[in-house]
Amino acid sequence: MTESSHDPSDNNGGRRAQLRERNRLAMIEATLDCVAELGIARTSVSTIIERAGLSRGLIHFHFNGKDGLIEAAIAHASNQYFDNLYALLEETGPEALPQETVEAVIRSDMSPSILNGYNVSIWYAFRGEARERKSIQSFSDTRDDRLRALLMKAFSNICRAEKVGDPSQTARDATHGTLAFLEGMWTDYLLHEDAFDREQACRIIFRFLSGLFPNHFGLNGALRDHPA
Amino acid sequence: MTESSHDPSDNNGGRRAQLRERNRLAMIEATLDCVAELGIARTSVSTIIERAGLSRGLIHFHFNGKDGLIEAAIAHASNQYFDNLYALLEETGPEALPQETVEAVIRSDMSPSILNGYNVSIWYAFRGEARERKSIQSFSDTRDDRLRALLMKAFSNICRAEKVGDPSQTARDATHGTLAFLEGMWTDYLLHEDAFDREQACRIIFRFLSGLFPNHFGLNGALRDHPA
DNA sequence: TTTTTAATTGGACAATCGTCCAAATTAAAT
DNA sequence: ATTTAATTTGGACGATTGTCCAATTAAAAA
Repeated sequence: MTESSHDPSDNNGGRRAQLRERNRLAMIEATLDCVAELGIARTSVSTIIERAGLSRGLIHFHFNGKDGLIEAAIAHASNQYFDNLYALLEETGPEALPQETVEAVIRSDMSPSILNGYNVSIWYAFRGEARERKSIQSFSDTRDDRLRALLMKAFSNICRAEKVGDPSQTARDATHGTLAFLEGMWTDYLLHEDAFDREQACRIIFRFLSGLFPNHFGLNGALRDHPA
Repeated sequence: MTESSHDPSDNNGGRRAQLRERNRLAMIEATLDCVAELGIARTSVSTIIERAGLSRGLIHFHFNGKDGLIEAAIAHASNQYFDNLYALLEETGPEALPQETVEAVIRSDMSPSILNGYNVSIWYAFRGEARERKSIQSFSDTRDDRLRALLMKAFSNICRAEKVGDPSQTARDATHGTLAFLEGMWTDYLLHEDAFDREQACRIIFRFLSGLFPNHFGLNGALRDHPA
């Protein structure tokens, strides 16, 4: 029994595993495409495998049925969202001030590579079904929780520097408000994609933050003169 | 030809028309119940008529099929939303200051009779499908437009009284920001119904508005000492 | 090359979907 | 009481749904 496992996750460099993973991904992406284009209600196994150009039975083999595939698709979309977000965040450098981190989060979440018709369609389609399906809700929550932790940490640092009464309460309000704003802007984009103005959206959020932390935020984003 | 029209919308007091309307409404409400409970994807003609306790064919007779029924259900939900909202707004009286109107809009939109699990489920379910169905989107837009007009008028008055640069731009930002906040709070409610705090939600929005119009808004809502 | 095993195919299958209509029911008109 | 017309019923219908599996293909091991 030197080298004879039955777990296909061995041999990960093998041609076999490569093809397997390629098809797996193709089906997930086909699912997301269908959801974005047709909505969840009109997305069927038939439409998915037709777009993927693969065979009906594969969805059972890889995902144990349609529900499993949809769950995998949500996980994929959720991970992609954060991969994109963190990639943009890293442009601010590792030694960024907390207010710069906040600005980066806001500008990233409003940037075309994250806030676009495809992502908005997918996200709202899944949210619409989230209430009934625990598996969907958990990924919706994950996105929310990670973003919240990121902001909470930054605002806590800001509160420590700025003179505010009840710092932990203020940090929570700032986090809650920023998240609500970002969510609301996504909805605004969903309803008025053509008229949406990314700059205006950012400016409005900074207006809120400059009211809370006048030493750390101006109308155009983070202020640098005040140390963390 | 004194009194023999074929339009059933005559005879509106007749027993016939009463029963007809009763069943029509029962089917619409059954549809909304199903959507709230099961989501759109799992809401079928069968589940609807079973809940309504009526017969399969009626949905074709009254609404020309499932799509027509769903459209009527959205219209009904949209109207109910505004009926509730306006009912709450009227409590402020007809001679309210603009900042009081804004406060009333915010508090109403966050009140249990409007922001609750049933309404949130329905609204997000329909929004999730809105992108693909024009008939759905139009009602989503309607709600948005009417709310926007209401706020825009109030903020324009406030801008006239308060000293701000570029009043029309500021009024638009305030309207846009308030709407985004309200939308975001609905999403927050959707994702964290148990932890949601209505008072906190209102306070955060007022914080935003007091930053914009310090003479008209405080952390607890509208200020009265400044005339319209 | 031959054997083994993993991956993929494509259709059969029962269940459910939404549509539609002929028949039954019931209120209103005669 | 009888006729007319509006409303409701409940099932037939073909289309489509998601699941599943026996057969096929192709990579890896022997």
